[in-house]
Amino acid sequence: MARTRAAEIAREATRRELLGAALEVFGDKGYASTTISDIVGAAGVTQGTFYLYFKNKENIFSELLNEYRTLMISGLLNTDFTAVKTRKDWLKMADRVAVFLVDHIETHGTFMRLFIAEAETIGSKFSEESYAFADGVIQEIGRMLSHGIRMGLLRKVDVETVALSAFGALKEAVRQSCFQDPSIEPEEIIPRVIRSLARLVLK
Amino acid sequence: MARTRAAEIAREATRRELLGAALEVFGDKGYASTTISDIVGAAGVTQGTFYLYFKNKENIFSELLNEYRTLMISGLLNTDFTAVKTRKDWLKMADRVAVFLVDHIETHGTFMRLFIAEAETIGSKFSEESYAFADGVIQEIGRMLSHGIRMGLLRKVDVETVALSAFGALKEAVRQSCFQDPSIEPEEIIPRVIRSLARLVLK
Amino acid sequence: MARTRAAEIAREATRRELLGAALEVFGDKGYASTTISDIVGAAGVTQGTFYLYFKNKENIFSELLNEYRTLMISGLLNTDFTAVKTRKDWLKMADRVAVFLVDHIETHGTFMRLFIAEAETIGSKFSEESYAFADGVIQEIGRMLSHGIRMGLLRKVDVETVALSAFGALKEAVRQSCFQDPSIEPEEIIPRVIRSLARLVLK
Amino acid sequence: MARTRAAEIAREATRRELLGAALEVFGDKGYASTTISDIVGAAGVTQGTFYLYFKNKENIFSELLNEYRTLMISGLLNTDFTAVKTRKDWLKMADRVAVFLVDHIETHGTFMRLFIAEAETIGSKFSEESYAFADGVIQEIGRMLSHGIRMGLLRKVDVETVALSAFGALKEAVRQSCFQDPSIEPEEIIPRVIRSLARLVLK
DNA sequence: CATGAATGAGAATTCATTCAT
DNA sequence: TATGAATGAATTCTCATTCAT
Repeated sequence: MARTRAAEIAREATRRELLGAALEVFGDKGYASTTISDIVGAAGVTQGTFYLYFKNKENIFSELLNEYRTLMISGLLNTDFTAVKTRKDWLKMADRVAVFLVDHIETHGTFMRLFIAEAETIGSKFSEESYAFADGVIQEIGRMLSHGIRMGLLRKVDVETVALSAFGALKEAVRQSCFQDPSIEPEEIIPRVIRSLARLVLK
Repeated sequence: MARTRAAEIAREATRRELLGAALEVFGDKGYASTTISDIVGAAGVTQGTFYLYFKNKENIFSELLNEYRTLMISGLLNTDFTAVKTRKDWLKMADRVAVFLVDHIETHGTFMRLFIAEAETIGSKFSEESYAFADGVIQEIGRMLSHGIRMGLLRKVDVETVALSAFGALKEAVRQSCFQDPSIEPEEIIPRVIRSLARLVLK
Repeated sequence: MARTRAAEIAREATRRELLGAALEVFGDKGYASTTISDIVGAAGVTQGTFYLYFKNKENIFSELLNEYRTLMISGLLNTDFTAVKTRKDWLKMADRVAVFLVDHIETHGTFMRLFIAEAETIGSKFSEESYAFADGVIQEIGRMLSHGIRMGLLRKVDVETVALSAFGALKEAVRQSCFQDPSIEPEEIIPRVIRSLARLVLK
Repeated sequence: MARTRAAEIAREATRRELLGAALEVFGDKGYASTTISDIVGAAGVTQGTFYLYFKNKENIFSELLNEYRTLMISGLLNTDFTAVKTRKDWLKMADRVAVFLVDHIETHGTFMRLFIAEAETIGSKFSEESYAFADGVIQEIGRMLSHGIRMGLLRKVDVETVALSAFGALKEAVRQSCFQDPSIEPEEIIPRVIRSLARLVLK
């Protein structure tokens, strides 16, 4: 009985070990090229153990994505844009978003990379999930813009396309600074891009 | 030494057959999930034949990308923005670009999809090539913006970030309309996005 | 040394639980496809526990067969054919055997099925046991026939082959009505087969 | 072109090699315990080759059964019982059937064994096929009996149950002489069983 | 040039069994 | 006595690649 407690802890520890190892390896080699053997190797357990915790590669990846989504969404919801009343507020909020994003990249960069990569991968089993997430973010940006317009701060832009554009712009900035060119630092480019966009829509 | 003319033509025909089949299958199942067997099956030849023309999967994919890059670059170079002198010219050019892009998607959508997908795929052997291409396009957009600013038509934006943003925005629009949501038509969303962006930077 | 009474009872209970679960699962999926995990799952205990009671799958199956053999033999010995003196006695005895068999199928059908299946399975570790059992039954039938002939009730048949045939006939009837065709009821076909055979050998 | 012919022959040879090896190994270890590795080892090819010819173990076994069924049925249809007019004819036919069966066992004993074993195996994917075959044989025996009764040669037995019994009897005789007791020769027991049965039903 | 049979190196998955608690 | 996490060997199946014809 007391045994159960210890076993539960051990179980959870192994599970975290596997998830951590999977995140690392997926981030390194990508979903398709990663093998179960890679994951268990990195986690320091044997093949059989993997199947005590996850049904297959798809399953462990799915769990990783879920975890990230929860994390990201709760982070985004913290941005309260309803308090934005002046041009200064708007620019400040843009800066706050930039800081959040840069921070986020530092702590959850690998997650982010996986998310973006799978969204783009042809035939991926996870595109649906990734799409839904992207749509959520775009709508949030749209709400920010609509609020700014209502407040008389912003130009009367086509909210839908501008929100979509902003999302694409951010993704591209993240991609360039994180995945592509190691000489471009996220903390340098992300705030610049966000400020650029924030100013473009300002009256 | 001198191969007969007929043989050369036959050889080229088989090669095209294989490239065409590969484009189709890659576009359908993605690079990673596509097997040589899929390709030769679609091309109507046998396994052995494949290796008479290409070293391996990586090789044939590389050739496809090269072909597309040539095509795309020659298309872009047609856009002569030096003639842009007035606000009207600028907006007209934006529309022309939109038309080109929509057209391009229709004729080379599969190519485009592969290109974008591989650029994003972690561990892809083709990221370098895709990155170089993206950089080329971003720089071209940057030149357009610089020209517009020099002409006194556009706001004095941070050219680098705005070019990057515009590229990201377009990619996102393409992604949504072509790969993700079948209810969104490229010919509807692409022009809207481009016009939005074009107007945002206008004085 | 002296295990407490309570512990002994608990031990026996778990053992019965496992045997019962094993019978059920074996009857359902067959010996080869049944896993230890299936058995402990059905018994509501854990993997480790299994090995406290049985050496392996072979061992628990063997114990099941032993149990059944004891049961079946004691049932068969109840049939006292020495009292058979007239044609009527003979037919009555046949009916009694039929009733016993139908009854037996109802209560121990799963056992029976396993027994028959393993006897037929190539490479089974239990064929010896099953064969011995079959031989016992055939000899018992042979004794019945010999008695009938001695009494002048039956035709002078080749006892050995007819006994073997009768056994085969019964097995086939059981197989058809229990394992194969759910529309054939044992209580309908078994008595008919037995009566047919009983009459065929009668003078 | 001429190549195709040679390839076709090679292909067929390998296929036969695999089927032959499979029959041998299945007959030796039984369906469940046989691995693909066993089969390819016996056939002298590699694992991959197996999958060029058969989808999986189930598939190759199925093909074996089909082949046997064809063989067996064509053999049985040769027995023309309509010519049976006298008691002597009837007994002669019984002898002919016995000879056929003994012969059949010699040449196709392994097939037979597999067929019988799978019919009895719980959860077998081939029970349906085996059942259908058994039913076919039982009906054929039934037709023989009906004919004999119509001719006035046989007692008015319950044809259905006697046919079923005869089938069971034969199966048991085959089982004992072929699979179980190596001291019992099929050519000794099979004719005896058949003659016993043939006489029992005679008027 | 083209064929297509064969290879063999992995990858995924299952499962009996052990062992520390 | 019971637990259940962990093991690792065994098995199925896939696929890029080679090579004799």
